[in-house]
Amino acid sequence: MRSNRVTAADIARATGLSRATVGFVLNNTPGQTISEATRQRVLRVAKDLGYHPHPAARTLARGRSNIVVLLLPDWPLGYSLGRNLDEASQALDAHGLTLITQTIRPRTSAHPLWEAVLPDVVMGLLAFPAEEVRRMRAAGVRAVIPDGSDGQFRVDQLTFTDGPAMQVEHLLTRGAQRLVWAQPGDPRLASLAQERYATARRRAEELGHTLETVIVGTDRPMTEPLVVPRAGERVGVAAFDDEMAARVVGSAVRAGIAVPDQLAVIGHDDTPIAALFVPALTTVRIDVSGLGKLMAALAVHSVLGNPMPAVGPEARAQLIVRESS
Amino acid sequence: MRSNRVTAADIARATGLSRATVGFVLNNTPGQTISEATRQRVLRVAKDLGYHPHPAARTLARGRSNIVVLLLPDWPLGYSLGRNLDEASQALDAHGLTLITQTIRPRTSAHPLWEAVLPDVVMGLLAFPAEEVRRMRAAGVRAVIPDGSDGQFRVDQLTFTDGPAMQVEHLLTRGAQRLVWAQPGDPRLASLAQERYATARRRAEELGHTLETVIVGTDRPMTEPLVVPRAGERVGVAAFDDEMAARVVGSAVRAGIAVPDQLAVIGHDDTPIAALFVPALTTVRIDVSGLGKLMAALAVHSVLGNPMPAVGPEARAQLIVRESS
DNA sequence: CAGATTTGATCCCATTGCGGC
DNA sequence: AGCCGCAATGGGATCAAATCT
Repeated sequence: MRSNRVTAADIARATGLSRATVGFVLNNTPGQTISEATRQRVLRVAKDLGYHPHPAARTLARGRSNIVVLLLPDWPLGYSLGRNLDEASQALDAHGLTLITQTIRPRTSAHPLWEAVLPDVVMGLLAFPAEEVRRMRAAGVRAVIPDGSDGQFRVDQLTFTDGPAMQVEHLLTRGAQRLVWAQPGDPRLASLAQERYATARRRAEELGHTLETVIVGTDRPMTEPLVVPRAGERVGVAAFDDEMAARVVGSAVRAGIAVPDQLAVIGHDDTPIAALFVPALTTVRIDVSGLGKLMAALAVHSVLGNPMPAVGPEARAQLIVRESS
Repeated sequence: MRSNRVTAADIARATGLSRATVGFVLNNTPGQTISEATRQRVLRVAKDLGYHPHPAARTLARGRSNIVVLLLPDWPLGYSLGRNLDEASQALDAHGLTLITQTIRPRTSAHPLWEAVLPDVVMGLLAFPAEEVRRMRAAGVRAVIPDGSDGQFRVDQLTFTDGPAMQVEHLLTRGAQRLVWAQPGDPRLASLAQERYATARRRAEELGHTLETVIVGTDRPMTEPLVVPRAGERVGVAAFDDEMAARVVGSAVRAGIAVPDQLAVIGHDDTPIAALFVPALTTVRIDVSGLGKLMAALAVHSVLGNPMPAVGPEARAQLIVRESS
């Protein structure tokens, strides 16, 4: 049962020093004065022995795991977010924190991750249900972001709401007489889709238009057009994302409907498919440069109590006009 | 600094029992007989107090973290793999193990995850470099799968090699006179692409053909055809993946090249884009049913010493013929 | 004297307050 | 003042042994 793991005690033994001194050197403990000779000796022996501090022991002693868990929804996450995660991971690492991401799928994860690793912070892109926040806290998680408290930062609001309004504006600029929203049938996307739809609809109504809805199922054959313009009518379709847009455009092209003259379509997310498609899809790119850094800063702030830097994600929706509108 | 965390000692105090007894009840320790009354009392109090065992303390005491880390390459991972991960996660959970996945991106991750959480097992889809295996072991990771030892299971071999051979065979069946391989320019995909290419080339040569290569850059404008058939010639393109296929097909269509008559293209992975594209892309679907269960079984085996069940991933490449070939 | 119950004592390993030389 | 050691702490797992029927 005895493991062959090298512990700080082994180093103490090998150097003839106490565990405490070894600890001070290894942690660069402030407020301690260690002679350079001793310091070097400890570091040398630690290296020779191949010492690795035991994370669990450290966590226990410090009362902090230095782990940050980021819970991601089961969405098709764009390229931009991927880069932001890298950014966040790097920024956290610089403070000795480790980022662990987990994708939350509907009926998966019997045992929540935060009970298995006890992170200092659990972050998410959407607000957590109050009940879940309570459970995390009860399990010992110190900070939950966002935690639903008043005035709290909500990533989703910054990130995902400008786009649909831009879609609607763009379609009207292009002379659309009828507006249709292409909604995904996938229930996993329901909540996000609702938010986007609401934004699009609000903007449409502000501009004196109504917004019809068509549900785009995944199983439906592509041979049948999803949206059919009446004779001489210009229809504009705002799609939940590029895949929905591709389905609308694809089915229209096959049915001989002229895109974009009869049917103008705009997608969302600027996924690779948008640029590749024939005709290339007009879309909205959400650029959240700085989101990763902001998330990292929030986490560092709540763990180490660092002052919150005035970073902010510059979430901006950008119109990418191509051939489908 | 006193934390308000509820510990087993609190339960002992509240029930008037010893920490040991409390521990036996909470862990269902085998070989211990606890009176039903005591057991109920402990469980009741634990619940009332909102007791949550401290994972780090548990890990320290047991010498095992019950965490399994799965390192994923930065590939576009298919739908199938996503489901397999769920499957693996569930299966591990049933044994009290927690799965943490991390995507390894080139120059990310300054501090390796396995040093921050000290998993019992680190798994990967590809063989790890020997040096890395050594480092993991040195950090205290008990098992690495695959670890490069002789006869070891290698997921990648099972998963990713049949497809390219099928692509080549299919194109020849379709009457291709010249064979071209569409290679991604993205360096992240280089190693995987090399493997696929080698397989395709081998098969082509076995069948008495040569395999040219065209590199598909992401930045290249879609207005210029990537592959141009000579007059009266039938060219077959085997693409690394569906995105490459889409680029080849898209640029050809815009240039007025007839697909599939002059240029037949087949992709790989059966990503959503393949079905959506106009013309719909012929592709290869890799189905690895059971992979998740196998990974879980391997991990459970190496952590708990359970006998290895005779599960195996039934990795099979399946041809999905659509319009592009 | 069993057998059923329960407990004291140690260990896991790093961190850190207090104190000694 | 400069260097360093003792000992307690964090929370749970577990073995040997005591106590109760």
